[in-house]
Amino acid sequence: MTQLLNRTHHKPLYLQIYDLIRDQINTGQLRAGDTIPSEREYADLFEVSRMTVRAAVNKLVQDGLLLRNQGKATVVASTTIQKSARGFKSFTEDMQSLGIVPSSRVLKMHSEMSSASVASQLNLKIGARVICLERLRLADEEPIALERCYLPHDTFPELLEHDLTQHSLYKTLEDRYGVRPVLAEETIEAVIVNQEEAELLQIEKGSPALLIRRLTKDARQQVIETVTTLYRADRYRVVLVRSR
Amino acid sequence: MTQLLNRTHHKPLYLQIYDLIRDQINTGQLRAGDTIPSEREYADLFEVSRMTVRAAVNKLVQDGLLLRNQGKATVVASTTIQKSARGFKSFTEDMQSLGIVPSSRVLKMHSEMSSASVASQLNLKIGARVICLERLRLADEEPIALERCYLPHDTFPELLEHDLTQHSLYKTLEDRYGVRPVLAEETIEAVIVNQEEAELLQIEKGSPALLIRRLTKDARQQVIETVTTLYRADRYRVVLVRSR
DNA sequence: ATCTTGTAGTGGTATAGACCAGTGACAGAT
DNA sequence: ATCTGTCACTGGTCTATACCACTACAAGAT
Repeated sequence: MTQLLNRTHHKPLYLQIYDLIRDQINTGQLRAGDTIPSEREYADLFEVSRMTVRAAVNKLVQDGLLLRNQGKATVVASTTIQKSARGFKSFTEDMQSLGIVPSSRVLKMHSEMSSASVASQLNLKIGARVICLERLRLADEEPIALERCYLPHDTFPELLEHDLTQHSLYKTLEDRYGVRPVLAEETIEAVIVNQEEAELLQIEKGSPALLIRRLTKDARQQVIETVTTLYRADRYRVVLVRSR
Repeated sequence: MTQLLNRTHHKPLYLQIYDLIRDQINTGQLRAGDTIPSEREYADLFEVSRMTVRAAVNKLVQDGLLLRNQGKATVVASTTIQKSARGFKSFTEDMQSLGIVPSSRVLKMHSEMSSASVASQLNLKIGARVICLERLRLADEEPIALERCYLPHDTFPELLEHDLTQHSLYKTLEDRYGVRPVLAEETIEAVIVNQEEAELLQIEKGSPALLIRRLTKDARQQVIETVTTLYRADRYRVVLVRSR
């Protein structure tokens, strides 16, 4: 049971502990309502200081996976809270987590000169090359959203050559370019679809839709992409948990 | 400049530091983009350990008020990010934080027998007494949302006697009953308004609107209220920051 | 039986130090 | 003029320890 943690590894100890506990929750070894070992027990077990354990537990509490109770043990939060725990997902991940099979039909995919608005969002000069990717998103083979995404061309030079029909864009960015989206700023609006959008989404013109604009950044606060997605209101809604 | 902190006080030092920095941001002494003093400088200034300063800064980063950059200084986040910092607000707080004057017109306010769906959301038996509060929300004197809220009658017995036209419901709950909402589960949908809703909101029938359902809980996970709000799409949108 | 009071357990706060990992600027080498 | 390495500075991680605040429970007092 010793050597649960890898001390030579570059990965911080508290993150290794975080992953271990998180996995135990995800695999069902720890269930909603269960009390987890005390911080001092974990410290002895992993042979780290209690503060290190606390860092890991803090993160799990932030994620909504654990609930602290002063004087009493820390317990695993209920699953309804977990599901919608903060954090954002790519379309692919989002659908998969709901047990739905995602797919895409690429409508447009090319490199172009950035407009003023796209340039300002991506922190580029007006006219700089950007990759434009327009996809119809399907959930279980049926249209659910229309998505237009812009990325800086210089950052992802050969992206146009990859198959984005089946593969997640985020996964491609991470695997090929080592870029990981960690922060997203979103605005959510309600709109009415026009004729063209209605045809693509296979709904009536004038139907309601959710328009979500997202600006995604990496750990260095560099903008990775700007995305506008139009979701069919009858098939999609946003779920969030907010605390204060 | 000494004795910035009160060490005899019951309030934790890191929270006192958190409040100080937060106030400096709110009052404009620290502006978006400004770099704040380094953690070691703060530690010297306040005569506390660096870890204590870090606890305060961590909380501010979580709130979305500060951005960390390893190797570089920590900076004050842009106001667009701050606004949407995690955490939810009551309608009143929400409008005030945007510099808009909120008001309400109470449409209905009475006690009734709970329906099956309301009862299940509030964790009550079907038919238990609930307070129903329906209000037209105004922003700068113009309609912006239609809100229907249910609360368990037994928990807030005399609530109906308070003036909720001018006062925040959340503030009343906290002041009168010591109940503080800390967690909210929300779902956001896009819909089309019907004739009746259109008239109240002073928009055209068939216009888009955001339908937000919220379940609010206190620190003990007890459900406080369930709210359904219909926002005019032309005057309201949701802004969020999500990280993973 | 019921009430008090330890007491041992939990998480919460705080210390003082250490070393690692990025960043940027400046001095010296080319 | 340009590259390159050093260095001082930032935040990131970690230790070992201490005491406080709250909770639960059991032993003793009533």
